[in-house]
Amino acid sequence: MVQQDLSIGALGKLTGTKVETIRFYEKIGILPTPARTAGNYRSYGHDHVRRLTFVRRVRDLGFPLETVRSMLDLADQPDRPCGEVDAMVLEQLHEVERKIADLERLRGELDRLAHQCRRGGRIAECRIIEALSPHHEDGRCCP
Amino acid sequence: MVQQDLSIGALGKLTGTKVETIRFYEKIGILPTPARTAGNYRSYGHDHVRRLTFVRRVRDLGFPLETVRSMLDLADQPDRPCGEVDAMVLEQLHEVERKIADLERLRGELDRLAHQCRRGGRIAECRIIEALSPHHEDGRCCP
DNA sequence: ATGGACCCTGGAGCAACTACAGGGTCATGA
DNA sequence: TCATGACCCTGTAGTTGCTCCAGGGTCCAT
Repeated sequence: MVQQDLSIGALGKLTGTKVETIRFYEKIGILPTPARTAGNYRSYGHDHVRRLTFVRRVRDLGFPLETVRSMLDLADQPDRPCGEVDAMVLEQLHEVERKIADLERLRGELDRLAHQCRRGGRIAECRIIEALSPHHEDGRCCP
Repeated sequence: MVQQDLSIGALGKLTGTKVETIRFYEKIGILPTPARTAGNYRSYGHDHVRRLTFVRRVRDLGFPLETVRSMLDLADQPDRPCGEVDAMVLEQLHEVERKIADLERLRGELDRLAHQCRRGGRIAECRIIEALSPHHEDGRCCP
């Protein structure tokens, strides 16, 4: 059941990551250097799959690699007393909450936009584009 | 009432855009080259304000510049159906909703982690990586 | 043993800005 | 009048986070 001895290509397929990206993550220390085969091929195990999946998700959520790094640090140092890590967790928590608020605002706007397109309408009457134009905020103004 | 003869700095202030970004947009053809003053300063008018405002809005909604470009193209061809724009918005909306769901899972885990610390626990039980692991999508699975 | 799919390293290129460096312009006020 | 400082100009380089070669090695099936 557990995946072992994956090639870099297999790991990429499993996690939806390009091979170059995996090597890049290794270079900057986001992924640990894997074992190598006799022919010098990288060889990955289940932990790599988990870690890389996590990294990709967090990146996908719009966090910078620096944040990914701090989150991984939390996971990597299970013996550290909590006091040291507490601030870090709270900071990440606040960041996540900020992000949720941002995205919810965004969703509201996109949702509103999505209901503006009358079926069969043309660009000329496209209220999406209208809605994104400035005169809808600061009152009418038609030269 | 209509703004005319704005300097690049004034345009930037009006639209919340950095001066360098405006010049960058000009270079890559997102904004048309403006008129120049005798002293070779860029001089913008109302159309530029509208266009740049539109660009910034769309970018703020998370669309790439390529999408901005197609939207601008579409806006210039008023006879085409507006279903294309609608599809772009819907797609973006779904992506945003997916991200919100992921973020809420992550927040749950960070929240749990924070409380665990409060009680004098250790990071040992940190499941931050699991919170975004693949098995959370396809049902439970406990090794 | 050879063709093709895959892997290796190292370096360049891309998106979307952002930040200088080195210099010109313009308004204000002493 | 001229000097000071805020603003503008071009051009280039740096940033983040990948992505794509070039030139070569490995592996495996036919």
